[in-house]
Amino acid sequence: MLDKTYDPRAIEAKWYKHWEETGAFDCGRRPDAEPYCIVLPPPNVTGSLHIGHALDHTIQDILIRFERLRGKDVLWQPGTDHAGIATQMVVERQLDAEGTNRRDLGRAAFVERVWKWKAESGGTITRQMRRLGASCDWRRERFTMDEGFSAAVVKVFVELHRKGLIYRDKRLVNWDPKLKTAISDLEVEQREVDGHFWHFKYPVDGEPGRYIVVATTRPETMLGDTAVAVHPSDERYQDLIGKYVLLPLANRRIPIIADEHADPEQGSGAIKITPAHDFNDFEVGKRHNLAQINIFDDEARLNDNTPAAYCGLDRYEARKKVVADLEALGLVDKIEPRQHTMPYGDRSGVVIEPWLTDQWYVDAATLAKEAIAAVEDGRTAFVPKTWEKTFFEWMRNIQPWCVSRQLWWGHQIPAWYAPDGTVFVAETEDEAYTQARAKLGNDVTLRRDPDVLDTWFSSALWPFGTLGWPEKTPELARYYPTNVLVTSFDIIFFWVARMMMDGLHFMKEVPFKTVYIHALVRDEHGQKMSKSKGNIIDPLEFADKYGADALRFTLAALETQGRDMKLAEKRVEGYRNFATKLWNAARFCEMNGATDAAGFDPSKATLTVNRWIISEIARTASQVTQALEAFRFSDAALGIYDFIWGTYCDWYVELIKPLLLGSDAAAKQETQQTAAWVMDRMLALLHPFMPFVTEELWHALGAKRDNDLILSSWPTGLDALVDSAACAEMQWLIKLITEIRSVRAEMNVPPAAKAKLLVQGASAITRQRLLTHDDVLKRLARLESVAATDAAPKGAVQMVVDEASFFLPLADIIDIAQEQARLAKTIEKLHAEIKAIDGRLNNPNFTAKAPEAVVLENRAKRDEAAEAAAKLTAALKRLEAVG
RNA sequence: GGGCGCGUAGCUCAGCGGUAGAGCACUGCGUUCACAUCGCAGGGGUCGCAAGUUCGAACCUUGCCGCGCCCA
Repeated sequence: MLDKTYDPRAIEAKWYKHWEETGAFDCGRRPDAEPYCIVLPPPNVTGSLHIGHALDHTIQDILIRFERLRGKDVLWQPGTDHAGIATQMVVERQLDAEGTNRRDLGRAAFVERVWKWKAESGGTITRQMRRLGASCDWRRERFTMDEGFSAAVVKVFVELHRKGLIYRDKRLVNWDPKLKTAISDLEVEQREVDGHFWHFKYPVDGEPGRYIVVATTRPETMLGDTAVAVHPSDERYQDLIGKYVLLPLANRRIPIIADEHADPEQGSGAIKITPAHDFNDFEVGKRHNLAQINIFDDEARLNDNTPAAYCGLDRYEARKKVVADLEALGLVDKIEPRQHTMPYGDRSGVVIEPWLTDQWYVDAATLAKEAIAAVEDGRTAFVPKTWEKTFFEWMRNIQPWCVSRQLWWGHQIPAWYAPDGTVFVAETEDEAYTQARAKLGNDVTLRRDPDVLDTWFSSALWPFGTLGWPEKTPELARYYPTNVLVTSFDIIFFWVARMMMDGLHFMKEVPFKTVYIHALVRDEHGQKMSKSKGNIIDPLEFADKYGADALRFTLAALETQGRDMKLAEKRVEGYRNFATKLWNAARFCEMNGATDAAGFDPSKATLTVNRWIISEIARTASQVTQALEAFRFSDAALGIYDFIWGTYCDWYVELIKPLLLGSDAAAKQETQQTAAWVMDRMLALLHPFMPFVTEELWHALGAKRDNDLILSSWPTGLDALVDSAACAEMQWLIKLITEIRSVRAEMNVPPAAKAKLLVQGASAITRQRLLTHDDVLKRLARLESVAATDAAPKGAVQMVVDEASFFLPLADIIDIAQEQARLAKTIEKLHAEIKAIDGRLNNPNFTAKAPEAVVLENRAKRDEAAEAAAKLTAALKRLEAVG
């Protein structure tokens, strides 16, 4: 017997353990079935589960459980990534607390320390995923730093290098002076800051007393200026182009050049050019062959390319000193307050320096071509489609991808340098030596590149690397290309694009057929959640409070395409109530012997109410199926919700009570079996959303089931069971009951008062229906009797359903004036409707141009309304006669 | 500056050519043998504004107003 209250916690732990232990999540259980595969976007190993993961994983688990129920051989491939910077920072903080640091420890010991950290703390997020019910094949869990995966990463690097798609270059990178590493453009956050615009006067060489004014938000960089640029068509400066200024403080003579980068509208129209410290200036410098003077060291302190007085100063101290020294020379024209954007490192939070270094680059533009083509020709489709634009926009303007990082934690770059600087790229050191000796002789000594690869470089091969590539594994053959990738839009550039590039290059096939881009979960103010803002909602807190099922259902119900979701706790509470509702419906079934549908053939059901509920579950099944196939998660969730609560609980259960309590044994048995059969299908349809409570009920209800719901089957092929006559009949009954209840409530008829229902003008069909449903009608509408009448009784409440008039003779109870008012209001509404429809029907354009069906529908509606109005008007007149 | 998206019931959102829906909140009634984490009934919206297309517009087009995000 089911408990009276439903306690999610005990149930959820029990079933997850059972599924995992019995191998329910394992791929390969159905070798003859169609494969279906999703790779999990690997969460950061340092992370803990936030609400965004909960949404991402819930969607994937819904798809996986749906396809598993449909009989496919599913693989949900899990794992985590090594998160180079984040993980290194975590361990460095620990070392710092211990009063030491990674340099004292040395590289090998440090890396060992990171592995130790990973072993102890790296499993947080995967434990949390289990808590929410993720049905991943954990036997196959991978980590981007695993031995096999690392070998694949190295192989990718070496092969791309061999094909000229990876090369070493000296360019400006985004340098993080705190972490002392290059970072990607995508890891740079542009922030609006309040700063200043300093206007400096640079003396023109050979024209004493003449100055050219340049403005900058970064005065200290003037020490690295190698030109001043003006717009070629700027008339103010025509005579100065080709002349020189004497750069103050640095005491350098630098040219005045003409370049369109200078904006005549901005400031004085002249700008200082610092090619080694600004991305735009770098391009200008290239166009004009300017010197690149690097003035910073790796911590953004001024180096010995600057005058001795500045050497060693931090960039902000240097700024103060430059401004003070120029003031002293009378070369500061003016200082304005100014808002401008500054680049910040998203991990370190410090201002990023464009810095000139040697790094490894991937020729992304070349690799992007095939990825763009694959989306253009539909090999990979974005859902919603609108994200294709974002993908194309970025891919068509893609820059060389800097993949080296000055870190210790990560895949060390497989490149070795000879003393003369020659570089050898190879999968192993031995192979590098073989290459080096062949070229440089036997006594060469090689030094390995100390840098590691960007974490996203390894994530890019996740879809095929996790399946065993470069080995030709059976899994790789079976599950690649994968079916769907589920992720959020902010990772399209970081990851989706790069998987497309690598997948197409190495596998010659797209890594996934569909990319489903889901919403971003925002806080109550619509703000993006982030650690720094401290506005994180903890999904596990909700799971503990309301059950993982309720949280999952909430996320699914709110997941509509094209809009971010604001998550409110009330919603979760409401879906917890839904789980309770289902629980109690199951309890009802249990108490009434409706638990066994074995051998039941729904097409043989005879009772209208049973044929109707079978039709309704059939419709719901196809609705939910279609919604899931189209990635319409909200529609799918709400479709099954409406059926369970609004149809099965609100109506079916109430309608069958007389049958279950009645003396007709055959009717009772058919009803018990139908209720059980429909319940089983409900549980299956709900299972992807609420796996735990459905599995529990599946076992609680079936006498002794030898299979688990998770591996049972999805309701399909039920369309033939739809009986539209039964549906029409039940719709009529529901309408009649609702109408009577509504009128009773409106007329303040006491709930306990049982009324007599009289019917006038009923057709043969209606009379038959009233007979069929006599018991239940009396029960649900709280009637004493139902009988036909020829004449309308005096002092009765009257209503119209289809062709028939119904009366509740309640002269003693009701207030005649109130009933008159009620009728008048209803009649008024009907007249308004008639008038609106007439407006349409009297318009010749409407009848001529609107589709036939629409015109007919309007005519029918008008007739119905007119008939009802006539009957109610007659009723009103009778009341007046009484009054 | 360029791009994307959003303004629908008090709140959170569906609907995207045939005249408005859900959940929550609110009001009234209810301890009927599945469920008060409940039931029954009800109130509440000129669908941001304006013009256009159409027999017909929340829905399509254009402009405007307000808000958000991404890229410079």
